[in-house]
Parts: sequence; structure tokens; C-alpha cells
Amino acid sequence: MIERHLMKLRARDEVDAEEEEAIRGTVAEVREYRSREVIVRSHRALETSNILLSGVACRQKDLSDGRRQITELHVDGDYTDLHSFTLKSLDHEVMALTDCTLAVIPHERLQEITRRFPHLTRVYWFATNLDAAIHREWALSLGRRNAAERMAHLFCELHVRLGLVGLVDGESYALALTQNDLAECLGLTSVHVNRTLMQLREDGLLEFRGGRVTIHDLPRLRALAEFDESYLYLERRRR
Amino acid sequence: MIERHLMKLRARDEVDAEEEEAIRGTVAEVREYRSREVIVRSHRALETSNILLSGVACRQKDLSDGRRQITELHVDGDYTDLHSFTLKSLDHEVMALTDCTLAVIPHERLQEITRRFPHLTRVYWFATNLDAAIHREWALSLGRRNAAERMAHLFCELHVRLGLVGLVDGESYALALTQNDLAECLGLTSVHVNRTLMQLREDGLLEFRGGRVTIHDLPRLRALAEFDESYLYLERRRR
DNA sequence: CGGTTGTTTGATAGGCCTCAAAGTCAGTGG
DNA sequence: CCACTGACTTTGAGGCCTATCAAACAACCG
Repeated sequence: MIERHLMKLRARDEVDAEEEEAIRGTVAEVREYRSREVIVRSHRALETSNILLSGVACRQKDLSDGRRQITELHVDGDYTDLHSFTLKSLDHEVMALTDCTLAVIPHERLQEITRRFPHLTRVYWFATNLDAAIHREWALSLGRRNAAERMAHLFCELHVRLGLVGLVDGESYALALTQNDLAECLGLTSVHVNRTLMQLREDGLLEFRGGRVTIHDLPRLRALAEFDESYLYLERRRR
Repeated sequence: MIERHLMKLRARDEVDAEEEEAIRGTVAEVREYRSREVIVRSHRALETSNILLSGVACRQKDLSDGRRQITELHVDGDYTDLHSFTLKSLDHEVMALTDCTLAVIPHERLQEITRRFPHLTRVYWFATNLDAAIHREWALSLGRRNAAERMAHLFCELHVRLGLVGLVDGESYALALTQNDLAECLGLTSVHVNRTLMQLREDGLLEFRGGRVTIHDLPRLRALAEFDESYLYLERRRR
């Protein structure tokens, strides 16, 4: 059930059998959400966190006039809101962008495994620090990359992150987002996203249609984005 | 020495005498850096972290053609790179924007106090999650706020964060940054920062000159920025 | 098959960038 | 005490990237 979550942890650290068992034991419940449903509301006291088992979810913040920014995308196996374990409430919403299945993990169970397994504490601390690293890379995109570079970078990031959990088929992966969702990730309007997608397609870099991304020229895509995957901390080492 | 660091921790949690003593014991050394010196290089194996004792430092990332984005500003009492404790190396540089003094904390000492004090582990885990919350708010600014709103928001954030450590005098605080530094925080050019500053000044919101920010109308500044300080997690509670 | 959601296209506007140069100021040294 | 320097700020003109507004088109769905 949480196999993809374990795959992801194992890509960056060692997790032994006993730790794995403890992690499996943290799951209290499994819930389903429909596309566009809010999974976690902002500014509410929280006593559980969630692992995304399947689907695409996001963290988003907005302004009063409706301007909205997605600050991170989540895919299968991601903890969407592990940070609420110490924050106790969130500064953003977590929302389902497609139908989603999530495992619910009570904070008290996290408290317990961090007490029993100091190493797992660091594994999960690392995981939240990785989210922050992704935020920083997005800040670089939003602040300094133009539309095409930003978009190329996002597709490269997802290519790696989905690849880690076995969801990339050749150079293609499922991504059931709307162009407006992309716009809210990239700090653009959906109209400009549409035009930028067409440009990337005409340039032979990739196609995005029917909820699927097909990369035609990964080296050029990475070069355009100046994509350097080191911010995803892919080394498997003791944390 | 690390009084401001403790002030900041105490604004969000309780730290008892024994824990405080342990924290003081983590400091191995104190170092000075000149303005513009690199404090921590990216992509290098790290075995220490740093608490900023005085000065302004930043985290920054750049693209090959020189475009640069600052992803967070650090002020007195901040851990500039606590996340390297689990990340082991950084995806960005830490740089001094003014002359700075930093306390050096070996990771092995952090390892030790997290073993002895599970609560302190959560206090510091919280601290890195707070950095991520700041990153998200900056993403909202970079993606969706216009130049004046972004700038207003940044000055509001610093007003609160410097206030926490006693560095705000009335509605004024020292901030020895150049307009170009601001531009690199805000995803703008220094020319446009200059024009935006003039506009904020003409509108009677604030002045920024001689390395000092003077806020003339805090309510209007906050309204312009839609500043909601809850992302800074100012409630004092057990983490 | 009408209704709804999402994509595509077109025309126009504006916010911010680029390039360039002048102005200001603190610090340095003769 | 003043020329000199370098770093930073300010101003101006022009242009581009992306937003805005509007409407047509396509695809999905009950």
C-alpha cells in the first residue's frame, strides 16, 4: 500500500526491516478524495498527516482576489503534509488535483516512532527538508526563469520524481493536470501556458495532451531548464 | 551570545533551563565574515551548521548566465543552514550580505542533543519547517504579487522577524541591503526596485534609505501586501 | 445532445526589463 | 582639504514578455 512511499525513502536512505514495519504501523486509515476536494484546510489544528497513495495533490496559497499559487505538487508516495507534525497547523491548503487516495497517519504514531527510532526521525526530517529544497528551486523558477524555462523545469522535476516510484514509461508519464493547474504552479496565466506548451511542442521538446507528458528530447529539455537534479538529493546515504 | 537565537525559539515553544544549557553547549566556535563573503558553499559535504549572531545573510541560487535569486533572508538569531544536518550538503549558497558573525555548530553535537532531548529535536525540526513556510510565502509573492505588493510583503516580514529579536525601534529597523539585493529577493531588476521604492515612499507607506527601513503607515503597508503573519507561526506552544 | 469544462486563437495593453548615462555619496590618499 | 575612485542610486527611452479580455473550438458526460 505504501510501497511507493518506501521506495522514495529508500532512494535517499537505508530503511531496515524493523523500521519498515514501524512505518507500516503508522497508517491508521485510508481515505479517498475527489478531484478538487480540499484534503487539508489551512489554519486548522491538525492531529494527523497524510501519505498520498495515488493521484496528484498540491499545496496552494491564495490572495483575496483569487490569484492563486501552487507551491508544490505531490505524487504517489509523497507525504503531503508531514510538516504539520511540528507546525500543528498549515499556512496553505492541500488539495486534490485528480482523484486521490491517501493514508492517514496520526501524529501520536509519528511521535512514537520518532521516540523509538532516532534514525527514522532524521529520515522524516530529511523528507521535510527536501520539500523545502523543492520550494527553493521553484522560487528560482518563479523569480528568474522565463515561461518556457519554468515549464521545462517542472516537467523535468516530475520526470525524476515520478521515475523514482516507477511511474515513468520510457520518456512518458501520466499527469492529469489542466493547463490552468500548470499556470498556478508556474506563476503564469493559462493562456500563456497554452502558448508556451505549443512552443515546446513545435520545438520538438515535449508534448502534453490527454493527461500525459511525452518528452521527445530530454537532453535539450534539461538544457533549456538548466535542470540540475541535485536539489532532489538522490544520493542514498545515512541521514 | 546566542540570546537572540533563544528568543526566537521561545517565541514558538518552551525551552527549559536544561535544554537551553544543551543548546549553548552546541556552539564550537565563532566566525566572522565580511560582506559578500560566501559562508556555505553549495554541493559540498558539510559537518557543521551555523547560527547567525549578527548581520544579514541569505540563501541564494543562480543560473549560468548570472540571473540570481535569493530564496530567504536571515537575521540575528537564525540558523542559516540547520537543514544541512539531514541534507548533508546544500542546493544553494549561504552568503553574507553585510558583515556577519556566526556560531559554528558541529552536526555531531546536534546528533547528540537530538538523542538526549526528543523535544529539542522537534523544536529544530519545527525551525526548518518554518523556513519552508517562508519559502512558500515567497513563492506566492514571486508568482502572484506585483512589484509593490511583493516589496511591501518583504518589509512586513522583516518587521515581524526583527521585532521578535528586539531589533525594531518603533516602526523602523536597520537593513543594510542594496537595492540590488532587494531585487534578487523579489525577482525584479534593481531599476524597477528603485522605482517601486519611490512609489511606496510617495504613497507615504515607508522609506528605505541609508540602510534603514522606516514604516510610515503599517496598516496600509500590510493591507497592500495582504500580509498575514500566521505563516510565521508565532504561537508559543509545545511542538 | 445540451451543458460544462478545458483548450485554442486573436487583439490589445501594460508591467517590468534592458540599455545607457547621470547623479550621489562615502572612503582613500596625496 | 580636495581630487579621485568605486559602489550604489536615480532617471530616461524604448521594447518585450506576459497579462487581459473575448470568443471560438473541442472534448467529455450524464
